[in-house]
Amino acid sequence: MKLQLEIKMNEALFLRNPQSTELGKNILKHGVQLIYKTGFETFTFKKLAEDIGTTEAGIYRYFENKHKLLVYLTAWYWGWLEFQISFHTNNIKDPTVKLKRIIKILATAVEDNEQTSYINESLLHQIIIAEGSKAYLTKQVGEDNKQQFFKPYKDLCALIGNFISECSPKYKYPKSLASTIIEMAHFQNFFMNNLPSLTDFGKTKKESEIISFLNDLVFTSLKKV
Amino acid sequence: MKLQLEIKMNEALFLRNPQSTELGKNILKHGVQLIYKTGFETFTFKKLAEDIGTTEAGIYRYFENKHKLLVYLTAWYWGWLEFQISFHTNNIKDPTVKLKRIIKILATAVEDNEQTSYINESLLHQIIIAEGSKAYLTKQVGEDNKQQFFKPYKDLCALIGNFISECSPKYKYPKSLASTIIEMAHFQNFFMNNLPSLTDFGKTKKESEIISFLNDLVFTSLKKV
DNA sequence: TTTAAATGATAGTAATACTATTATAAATAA
DNA sequence: TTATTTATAATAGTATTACTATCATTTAAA
Repeated sequence: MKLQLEIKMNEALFLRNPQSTELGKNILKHGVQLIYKTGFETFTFKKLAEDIGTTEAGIYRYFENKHKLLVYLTAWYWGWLEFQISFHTNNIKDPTVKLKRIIKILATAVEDNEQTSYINESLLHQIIIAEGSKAYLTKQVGEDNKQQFFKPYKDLCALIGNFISECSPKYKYPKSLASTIIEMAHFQNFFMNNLPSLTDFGKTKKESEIISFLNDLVFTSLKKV
Repeated sequence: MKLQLEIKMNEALFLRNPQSTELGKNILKHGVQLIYKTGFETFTFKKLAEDIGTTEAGIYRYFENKHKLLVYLTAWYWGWLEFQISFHTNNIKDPTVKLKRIIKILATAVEDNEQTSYINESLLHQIIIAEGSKAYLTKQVGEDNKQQFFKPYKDLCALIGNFISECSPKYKYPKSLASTIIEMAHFQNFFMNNLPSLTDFGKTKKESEIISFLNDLVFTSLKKV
């Protein structure tokens, strides 16, 4: 049995559900590939249409504009990641072990043996690292937030924050520490590969070192209390 | 005596030095105002030209494109901030006290009583919070880095990393902790004001809480060693 | 089999991101 | 002081981007 994971997406993110049609799935699939390849700034719906073999107008029937597509992809990613986390930390009772596992998942490049869907999670992970913050670093962040576009991200953050509180009920900044871990799992990776002098991992460029750094950061903060 | 601070900028960032002429200074001044007001995505040289009362072509004589202007402004900001830090932590010997002071400077909104120059540092600080990462989150980051565009940022990070090492010579991640502090001083501020559930400061929205969080994060990490 | 839904093909517009040219004004050097 | 460089203004023009609109055709559902 091959099961297809379909993540339920906020309807306000699209005009027509891309997960429901072939063209829609192609938009997601090739969209991920093209954003990964060219970067979000130079990515256009015209180029995407050419890639897929459809027309620009065809893509506009699914997404209002490329910002919405980016927000869609990030929301999809965070939803998918929360599923990955709950899957891989199921049965674990000790919140410390659980947190460690989460940090590892956050900071580890996704292998693409998965083939869960038309979305290449490995490429998407790279997109989130390099472009993810652009989803909310805009003037419309308030509007977008009102429409719940960032709910998957906030849910994940809340989840991690809760494990932090379980570990150390007296720790005063569980949510901020959670968002710090999430952001830094990505930023340290970007820095390591692109601006290595901003990190201590420039020589080896190993994810395992980012994981060690984050573990150190989190567990010294929590043990103290 | 009123002294005008002129920050020496990387020549590859501009076509004509904006600090050397009236129009150039106006581009910086109104550029900051307009990016602050409209956000970087909707900011254009045409609108800026209208604001200043000059022409689009006039602005292109100074900056190749708006990305270069953003990189210029971020580089200016980090250079300026390093000056602020060395000014305000001069004479302090204790590296712990020094670090605390730095964290405070990083996380505190700039007051604009300064009027050091044609650049409104207070608005620029807000721009860096919301748009700063876009300076390096691009496909050209490698190219830009080769041209030393991020040197002021990296210098500041190295400076803070050194103080961290002074505090705790055995701590293994001084640079990563430094970049984490810098990024989080800004991100936690952005989150607090725009996506408050990602932080623990949503109710009060006080910078002082971000400072406490960062102090806790840093000094538990360092005391342990 | 009828009807609705999705797609393809084509066209068109306003704004963006530039480049080029020429005239004029202001600053500097001879 | 005049000659000359330098900076700016005014204008024009192009390719690309970011859309919207229309209508014919194919595909799928009732």
